[in-house]
Parts: sequence; C-alpha cells; structure tokens
Amino acid sequence: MKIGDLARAGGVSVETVRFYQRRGLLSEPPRGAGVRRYTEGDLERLRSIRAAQTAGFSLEEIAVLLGLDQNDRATARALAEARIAAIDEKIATLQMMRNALKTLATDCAKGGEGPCPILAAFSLPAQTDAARRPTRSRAG
Amino acid sequence: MKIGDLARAGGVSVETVRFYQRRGLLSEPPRGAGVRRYTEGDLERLRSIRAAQTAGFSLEEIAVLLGLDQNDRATARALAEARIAAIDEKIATLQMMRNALKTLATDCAKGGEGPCPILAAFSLPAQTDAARRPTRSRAG
DNA sequence: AGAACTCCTGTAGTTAGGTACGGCTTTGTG
DNA sequence: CACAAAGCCGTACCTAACTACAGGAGTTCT
Repeated sequence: MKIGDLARAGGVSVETVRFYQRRGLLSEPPRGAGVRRYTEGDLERLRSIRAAQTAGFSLEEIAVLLGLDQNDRATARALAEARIAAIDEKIATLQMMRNALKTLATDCAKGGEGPCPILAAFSLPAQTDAARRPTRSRAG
Repeated sequence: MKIGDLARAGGVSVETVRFYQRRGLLSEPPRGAGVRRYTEGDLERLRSIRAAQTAGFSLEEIAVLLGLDQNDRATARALAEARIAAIDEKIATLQMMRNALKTLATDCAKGGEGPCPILAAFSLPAQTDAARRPTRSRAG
C-alpha cells in the first residue's frame, strides 16, 4: 500500500496522513528503494484514530490511548471519564445558551410593541448578568 | 476614558479591545492631540459584544446584530433561530458521543476478562460505524 | 521512452478568538 | 524636569486539526 491507498482506505487525505505522522500518531515506514509502503496494521491504526476522534478525543488524547497497554483498563477508563465530564460540561453550557435564546426568540415572535427583545437583550446592560455587575454611577 | 479604562470596565484586555477594533466591532475614536478617548457608548457596545458572545454568537454574527436596525425583528429572529438550530445539532452530537463513551466506561468498570472495552472499541474497526463506512471525499 | 500521475519534503496558510511583544510617543506624578 | 506607566502601532504567535503548494523524484501506462 502506498500513502494514497492508505489515505483512501482510511477516508482521509494524503496530507492528513502526513500530518498524523508528524504528530507521531502514525509511523513512517522506511523508504527502501523508492516510495514508502504501508501495511494493514497502519490502516487499522488510522481507522482507530478516526474512530476515537468521532468519540470526541483530541489527537493528543488519542496518542495516549494508542500507546496504552491493552490491559491498562484504569488509564483508559480515566481518560473516558474525563472525556465524559468535559462533554457534560459543554452540553450544560450549550443548553443554557439555547434556553436563553429560545426565550428571546419566542418573545420576539410574540410581537409586542417595543424594540426586538433579542436586540434589546444585547443592547441593554440591565438585562444581562455580565453587564449587571455594580458599575458604580454608570461609569466603569 | 482611555483604552485601559474601557478594557477594565468591559472585562477584557486592552489587546482584545484593539482586536475588536480591527474586526470593525468597535470604533477607533480620532487621536486628537494625543491619546484616543472613549465614551460610555463605546463601553455599552463592548458589553453588548460580550453578552452576545455568551449566548454563543460568533463575532461575525455579532457584527451583523450590531448593525441591525432596532426594529428589524425578522433578521434578529432569523439569526437567533439559526443559532438555536446550530446549538441543538451540537448538543445532539455531544450526547451521542457521551452515551457511547458511557457504555464503554461502564462495561470497562464491570471488569470482564478480555481486554479493556474502551481500547477494544477503538482498535477493532468492526465495532464502530465510523470505521466501517468506506468513506471518501472528506479527502481533498 | 515519454506523458501523466503519484510520492516526498518542507514550508506556509486556514479559522476563531484572541495574546504577546518591541519600539516609540504621550501622559501623569513627584 | 525626570521618570515610569500607559497608549499606540505593527506584527508575530497561540491552539487544533488540517489544507495547500512548490519543486523535485519515483512510478505506471502506453
């Protein structure tokens, strides 16, 4: 297998394969006479990388995972739990954003008389926590 | 108000204020004799930017929002709805990631006999959708 | 053998939202 | 007036994960 075959089989571009090599995630087989040749093992490793990425791991975390002994359950589980915690936090943040926006959009759709509530929310400091901080006589 | 005062009052760094100016989000008042002077209006605008950011808007979207007429409810609502849709999609993706990882972590904690299920999930292509699909065309 | 394609290497650019720095001018304080 | 802090300006750097390209070498098809 040459690099182009590997890339196609793994669903990535040649440039991405090279990028993973620079990151130490994939090995660079020796250039014997001419071009580098890749094995099925390289392809499996590439697929593992992509699979772990869809689970939300960063390339740095993936490098650790790939370096683990297959029996090192403790480390693997710790990494997975950390990832879950990070994901939970992101979800919570997004849900708060979503709810705030939804309220504004709904109020806007109701079509009261004043200015658009969405624009008002971002223009009137009194409306938001960030802007409510005791500003002492309106001058920061 | 000088730039440092504005930055402090807005809860950002001077560099960030300058960055927003380069992005056209904040204006650069003229340098009369010496140093630029900022108004309360500039501060409110800066706070609006930060408030919109916490709602998940990108700086580019914020530039549009700030440029809208206060009565342009349709555009504002469209932007908010688009943001909500994008957030919903992100949440759904994250929840799938989370569930997949949680299952693996739980199985791992159960402590069967074979290799760690987490590591196995990313080493055996047969286990994941992502690795099974003969994908192409993410490649360039 | 020659055309056309792929590979190799190195370097630089992309997006988003900043952060940091060097060298100079202006401002504020003792 | 001296001196330090703050402002100004341009440019480079940061993270993450790629993406693009130039220019030469190797490979494949006919």
